[in-house]
Amino acid sequence: MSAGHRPQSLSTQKPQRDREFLERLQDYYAEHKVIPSYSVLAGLWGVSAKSWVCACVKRFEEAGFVDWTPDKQLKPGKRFFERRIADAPVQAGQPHAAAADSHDLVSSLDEMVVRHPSRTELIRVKGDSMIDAGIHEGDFLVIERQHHANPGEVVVAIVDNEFTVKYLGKEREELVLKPANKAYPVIRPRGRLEIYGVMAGLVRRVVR
Amino acid sequence: MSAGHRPQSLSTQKPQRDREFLERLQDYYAEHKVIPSYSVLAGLWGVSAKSWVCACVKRFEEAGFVDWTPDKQLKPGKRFFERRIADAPVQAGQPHAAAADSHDLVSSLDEMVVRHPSRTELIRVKGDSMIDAGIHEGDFLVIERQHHANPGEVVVAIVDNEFTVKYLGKEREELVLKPANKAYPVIRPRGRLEIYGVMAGLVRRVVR
DNA sequence: TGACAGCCAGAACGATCGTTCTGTAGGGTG
DNA sequence: CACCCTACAGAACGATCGTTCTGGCTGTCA
Repeated sequence: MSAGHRPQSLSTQKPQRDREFLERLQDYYAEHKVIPSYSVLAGLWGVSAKSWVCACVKRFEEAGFVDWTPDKQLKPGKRFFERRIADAPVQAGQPHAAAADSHDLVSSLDEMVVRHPSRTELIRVKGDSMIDAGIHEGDFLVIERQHHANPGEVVVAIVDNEFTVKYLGKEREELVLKPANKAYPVIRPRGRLEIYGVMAGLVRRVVR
Repeated sequence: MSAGHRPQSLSTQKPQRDREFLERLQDYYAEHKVIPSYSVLAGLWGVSAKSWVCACVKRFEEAGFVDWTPDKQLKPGKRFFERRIADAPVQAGQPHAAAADSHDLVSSLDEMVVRHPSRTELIRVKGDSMIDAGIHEGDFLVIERQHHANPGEVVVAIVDNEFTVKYLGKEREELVLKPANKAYPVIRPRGRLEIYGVMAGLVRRVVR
């Protein structure tokens, strides 16, 4: 993006169907994880002129939605994955439109939650021993693999050859595993406590 | 993948550098979000023959790491983004290695949780009115925007010009909003209940 | 020592790419 | 009515694409 440009909103003062075009491109990308060629895009958009696609892409580029690799290949831009974070109070009358402007933005959920991809894994939570920490059965725990952790962190430890998710606690210089559910006892391992990883996030999918 | 093939592990009995090649491709993709052309790939891999790239890609395809769009464009395959889901009991002695084989796999967190990108938003949760549903303050709620919902679903509604997250309930043919916290009352809206979206997932990041 | 397989280089091919240029149909404005 | 502007269509261009084929080099094993 050249200097002097402020990012365009794309919803105003732009060719009317650009927003729709962009959404179709985003949905295509969500399905295939690739930017299609201009001719495919034309089909996707229901137009039959690559020249028009070319022009649209240039507008998207100015707005920051697409970009180019060092090898001149079209790729998603910084704003391509942005998803609105709605947390502002809405104004009466036109709640949606008003909300749209006061939104924060985040790129991808992956980026939100995984910092070191190569060390990151998911664990599917079993049981309800951590339910008071908002960790439910079936949730996916995002963990970073490491063998040490600090008291107070949620850790994945290996106890009796099974993964177990607990708070790491400290009692008289001894590390213990504390559940977040009064129905469960504190685990005081004899010998060394084997830590598999530390909780870095949580993902829950709602089946619909 | 053609019938009769079992997925290859790629770490065994394949050309030795294939694993390294794949990782470089994955890193490139992580940076640019696009699959590069064969000539760019050749440069990336330090080889100078597109024919070799072509052969490697075919091996990756057999192993399920890359795939093709309906328009014959190369794209990431099912296993391209795979991240291990650890939920199997581990064997004594070599827990990590043993775990690695019994893992399930998932592609990206985005894909897990967002089905229709253009209709999906995030909302940052305020308050503890849904705490018994495992929805805590500061969590990000993944919502699909729509104006109707079924009783029992978690919805984001607009009440007094603010977003509120509640269970959608039904009392005597009237829609109501039920919190998941006994300290809060059921909300019985007068007039029409304005629904902003439906919960499709939840993402929590742990600050460390 | 010879045979052979694995790994890669390089050239050549038609197909498809992205860009540019010109053309046109329709709506708004005076 | 003449005029302009927007929103596309369509053809043409060189560049680059992915594929195939041939061929050389380097081990390995009998």
